[in-house]
Formats: sequence, C-alpha cells, structure tokens
Amino acid sequence: METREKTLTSDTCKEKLRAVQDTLDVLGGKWKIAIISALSFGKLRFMELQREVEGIGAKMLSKELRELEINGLISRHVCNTKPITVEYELSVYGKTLQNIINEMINWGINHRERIKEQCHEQST
Amino acid sequence: METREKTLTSDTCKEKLRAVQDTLDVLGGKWKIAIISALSFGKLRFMELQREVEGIGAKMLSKELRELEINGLISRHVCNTKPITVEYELSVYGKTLQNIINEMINWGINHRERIKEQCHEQST
DNA sequence: GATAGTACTTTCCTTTTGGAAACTATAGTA
DNA sequence: TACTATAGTTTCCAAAAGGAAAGTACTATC
Repeated sequence: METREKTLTSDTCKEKLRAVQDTLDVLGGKWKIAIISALSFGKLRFMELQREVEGIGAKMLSKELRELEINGLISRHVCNTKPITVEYELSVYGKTLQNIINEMINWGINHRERIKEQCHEQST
Repeated sequence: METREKTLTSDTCKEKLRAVQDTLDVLGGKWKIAIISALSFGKLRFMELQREVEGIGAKMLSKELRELEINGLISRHVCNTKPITVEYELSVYGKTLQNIINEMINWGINHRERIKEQCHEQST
C-alpha cells in the first residue's frame, strides 16, 4: 500500500497534473481549441470563423471568442469598413499554444490512418 | 473577397483542422485528458484514479474510462485480489498521446508562471 | 454482526451547454 | 423599397453533462 502510493504522490507528478489542469481550464469547452486551430493559419473575421469551425453557432462563437480574449490568447480588431468587420487573430501569447495544436494535428492524422486500416482489415 | 478566401480554403489547412477535430472527438469531455495524464505516470486502480483526478465522481470516472477503453487508449485489468481491484493502464496506442500531454504540461507550467508574474506586477 | 474497502451502477436532480430564430444596427446593391 | 451582408445579442427551449447519494456485491477485519 505504501509503496504503491509513491508512484503518484510524487511532487513532480502532482505538479504536472496541475499543469495539465491549468491548460484545460483555459482551453476547456467544446470549441476553444478548434477556434485557436483555425486562427493558427491566420486572422479571420467572425463570419469566416463561423464557416471554418464547423457546426458552431453565432452565440457560442461569440462567447468563446470573448473568453479567449479575456485570457489574452486572441486579439479583436474592429475595422472601419463599409459593413463593419471584425478581425480575430492569435496574440503572441496565443501563438505559444501552437505546439499543442501541432501535436493534436499529428495525432489526429495518424488516428485517421489507423481507423482506416482497421476498416480494411475487417473487410478482408 | 476571392484572395481572402484562399488563406483557409487551402486543402492542407482543412486537413489539419479536421485532424484537430478528430483528436478532440476522442479526447472530448471534461475529464479524459486529465485521466490520461494521471495514467501517463503509471497504472492506477479505480479509487486511486478518483483520488488523483481531483473532483471527478465515480459515475463520470466510470463512464470516461469505458469510452477510453472502447477507443483503445487504455486497458482494464481485473485482479483477483481479496477485495477485487481493477487496474487501468495506458495501452500502447494510448501512450502515443504522450506528446500532446507533454505539451500541455509545458504550457500549463509556463502559464502559471505568467499569471504569477502578472499578480506581482499589479501589486507593485 | 457491524463496519469498511473494493468497484461500480443507478437514480434523481441541477446546471451547463448549445442551438434556432428573431432582433439590432449599419450600409451597399438591385 | 427590399434584400444582402456585416457582427453580434437576446430569448426561448431542449439536450447533455454532471454531481450526490444510495444501492449492489463481495470480502476482510474488528
């Protein structure tokens, strides 16, 4: 019992788990990571974002963007164009999330391959 | 209008966004990433997991573990000990998530530092 | 025999999430 | 004048998420 506990009572593990939790607190919610991913390819306007992030509604998009802005991950710029447009962009700090996004891209691509292979195996 | 569209209509971007979404489909939900993080330090029993993943209830833990098992990310092993115990462990495939977890750990640690510094600045 | 620990499941209930549609406001186009 | 597009907000409602507590079942311990 005592030896078993040691595996995770370790302070480094605790700290790491807390770090993951801290990250999730900022990126939590169904849409935040998808929004940041879309913005990682360049600035986008509200409507463009809604088209890129498949399935999101205006209300959610608006809400999530506000939260991301509060956390300093994105910047909002109102352009004085004919019909008013607003550009959203990753802040310098927001760009530090790029590594996480990249790993998710890699994993996702691999995962899709894996699923595809599994289907082929089954049909053989 | 046409030039603007090009930024994101690019097939590579679309593919990457889809990859992120695929990853999120597997890791979605409030607890999955936290559970996987905890298991990344070694196998854990149900009760140990519940203690490690702060705030999770038995129902949620049970549900999330089932989903992770279905997706082949963790393995469940029932030990025939005095009171029955069940060990959960990352599968080989589950371990491929390590990069994502690591990046989240790094970001989280940095983020906490940043917040701390901001507090110091304000009180100065 | 009662209590505690293991690992869940089930039930009941509240909170959160999230979507659709309508609405505000401005401006260009047909 | 009507319709479109911009960027939202607001309202109303349904569905999903999630928690607390009790229940199940087995065994060991006091």
